[in-house]
Amino acid sequence: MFSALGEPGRLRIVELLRRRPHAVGEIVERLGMRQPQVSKHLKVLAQAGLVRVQPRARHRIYHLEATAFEEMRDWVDSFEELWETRLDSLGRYLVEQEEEEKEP
Amino acid sequence: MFSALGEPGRLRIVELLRRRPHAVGEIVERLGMRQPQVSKHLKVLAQAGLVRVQPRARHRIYHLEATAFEEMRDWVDSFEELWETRLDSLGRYLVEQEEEEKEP
DNA sequence: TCGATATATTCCTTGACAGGAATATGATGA
DNA sequence: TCATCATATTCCTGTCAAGGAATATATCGA
Repeated sequence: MFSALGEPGRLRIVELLRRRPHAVGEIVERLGMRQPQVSKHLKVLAQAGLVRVQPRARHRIYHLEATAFEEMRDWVDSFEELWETRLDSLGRYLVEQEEEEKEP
Repeated sequence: MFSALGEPGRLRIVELLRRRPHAVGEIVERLGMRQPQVSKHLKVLAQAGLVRVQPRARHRIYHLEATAFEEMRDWVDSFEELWETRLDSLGRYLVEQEEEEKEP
């Protein structure tokens, strides 16, 4: 997931899809990218579980996949406890180090 | 930030630092990676703003940088509104498409 | 100051991946 | 069925980044 979002073009696509679902051609127009690259990027995003496709006549409508973003949110949220006590954490570690040096 | 986390080795380092700050040598030991690669990865993570370093005697203690993760959290959170109404969003779009086809 | 330890940097090689151009696939409407 | 539109795939090439080995830098203790 992170490596998929790490590519600037793909992040732009995600930011676009965030507003509403888009067909491939719309993405091409809006972002000024070439159609094959857009398709390739969408493939990567789909494999990462970040987008899903919905066929609609001859168009293929891509939209964000909620599950993936919920997963990301959970991951990031699990860090929250850390910076609430971040100074304590570093401080505690340093003290531990000092102790070890005193009595090896 | 995303591309920094997109590298598996670096993600492992972040997961390790999440427990508590670590010196470079400790990371090398714990993760079984080679020291130069760890230093390089830490450099990338630092440039992405994800970690900071704290010199301590001859050791360099790396720890996660809270700001970066708060930023990530804000970004992910800003998507939350979307899947609350995700079906509505897709449905609304499809209806719009139908309308356009009827009266071009 | 010197030796030792901890970490960072450089150089090199290799593999992965993004972009471009051309083409293939697939679905639709006449 | 055929022509066409929308999208996907392939092939090629260049670039960039990761890993390995060797070395440089820095900091401390004696």
